[in-house]
Formats: sequence, structure tokens, C-alpha cells
Amino acid sequence: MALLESGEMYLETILILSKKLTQVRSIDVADEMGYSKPSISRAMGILKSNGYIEIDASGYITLTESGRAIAESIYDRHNTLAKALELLGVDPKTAAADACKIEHYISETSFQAIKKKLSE
Amino acid sequence: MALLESGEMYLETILILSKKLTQVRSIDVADEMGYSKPSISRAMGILKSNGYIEIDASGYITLTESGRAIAESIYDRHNTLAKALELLGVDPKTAAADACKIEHYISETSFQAIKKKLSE
DNA sequence: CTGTTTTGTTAGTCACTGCTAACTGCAGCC
DNA sequence: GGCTGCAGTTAGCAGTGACTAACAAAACAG
Repeated sequence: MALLESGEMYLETILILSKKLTQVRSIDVADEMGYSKPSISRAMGILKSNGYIEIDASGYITLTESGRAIAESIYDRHNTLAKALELLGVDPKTAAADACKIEHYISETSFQAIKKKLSE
Repeated sequence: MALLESGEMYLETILILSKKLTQVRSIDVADEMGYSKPSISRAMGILKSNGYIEIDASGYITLTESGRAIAESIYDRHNTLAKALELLGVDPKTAAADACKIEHYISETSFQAIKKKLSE
């Protein structure tokens, strides 16, 4: 089952939080994303049943190999797109917000073209 | 009431069709977008009740001033974004598909930055 | 030990946006 | 007149993804 936008956002957020915190729980994801606890609870259940994350007995969340691959991919897109917009003169806050949306919709082809342009 | 992605797409499609056809009906929009007639029928009802389009007794659709402004804006975004991606080496088909998505999500700030870059 | 806070889940709701099935209304053809 | 086909509407369904209310369980404070 392919992940939709929301799933990608949850995985990316877990990745970002795991860089900032020693452990990531559902409530941390809820706070970071601004969603209610039940929304996170259900989303974590779906991600877990699809093998993207694991949740231990204490509620600590870790990305599986496949989940991490997706999260890293989205995170890479986010950073690249945000950087590209900033180079065009867009303020960092707006650039980040836009990157957050675009990262889910842009094709790999277009993304690589932007990434290549940035590396020149 | 702010329009969501789907509403913007309907308005943009009506604008494009009005450039190609002398008159635009619901069925033309359905064919162009690949949606079923009921989906178009409901969408047109919503756009009409929000004052974005008018439908005469024969079923011909015209954009109101506010509807046209939105449609033109999205169409402009579409063309600009597609052109930008093509300049980066993305094939026209992929560029158009990506532009079709991004046009709904990118901020005015970022869009103007891209447009400015293109005009250099 | 007891009461509160924190964390998480369960159950049910709602909006958005697509769909099919089945209907109406009309126009054209034999 | 009656059949056929096209355009459009009505009614109801489905998937995604958010929400609140209410509950359960564990951790913590006094």
C-alpha cells in the first residue's frame, strides 16, 4: 500500500524528531504537527501495520528500514526545495512552508532537475 | 469561503475550455477532466453558489469576474511553473503534470520569486 | 495510598471529493 | 407518436484524514 501525503508527513516528522529527541512518542508527534492525539494514534497504527515504524512496549517509536527510506527521501526533498526557494529570495519561513507542500507532489524527475541545478 | 484545490482546477479548466470552445457546458468539463457527470454537476453547483460561475438556461457556463480572476491566476501559475521546470530540463509532460499540482500549493511569495527569476 | 496529570486508545462524527445507479428532460429520427 | 441518445440532476456510497468525547492505564505528587 502506497503512502499518501499524510503518511509521508508523519514519517518525516518522526525522522526530524528523532534527530532532536532521544526518544519519540506519539505525543511528541502530535505536538510537532499540531494534530490531536487520536489522529496520531490512528496514523501510527496504520504506519505500524504497514511496516514503516515500530512501537515498543513503552510507546517509543522507531522507523523501520523502509519507513526511514521514505522519511529520508521526503526530508531530502524538503531541504532541497526550501533551499532552492531561498536562493530565489524567498524568506526561510515561507520557503519551508511551501517546500512542505510541494515535497509530496513533485515528481522524481523534476526534483532531480532542481537538485542538479542547485549543485551547479 | 476559500477555494480548495478541486475548485481551482474546475475554474482553470473552464477558462482553458473557453479559449478553445465558443461555449462551455458541464459535459465539456467532464470530458476534459476525466470526471463523471455527477461530480461536475455538483462542483458547478458549488462554484455557482459561491459566485464564481454563472450557468444560463441552456447550460452554458461563464466565469464571473471573481471566478475568472482565480482561474487566470492559477493558469498563470501553471504556465510559469511548467516553463520553469522545462528550463531545468524536465520533459514538457512531466513539467505540466507537476505544475498542475504545485500551482495549488505554492505561496504567492514563492511564485513571484520564480516568475522574477524566469524574466531575467 | 490517593488524587491528578500525562499518554494513548476507542468510538463516533464531519468535510472533501471522487464514484455508480437511476432518474428527468429534451432533441432528433423513423 | 414513440424510440433513442445526450445532458444534467438526485441519491447514496467510499476513501482519506482531520476532529471531539470519553475512557483506560501508568506515572507522579502530596
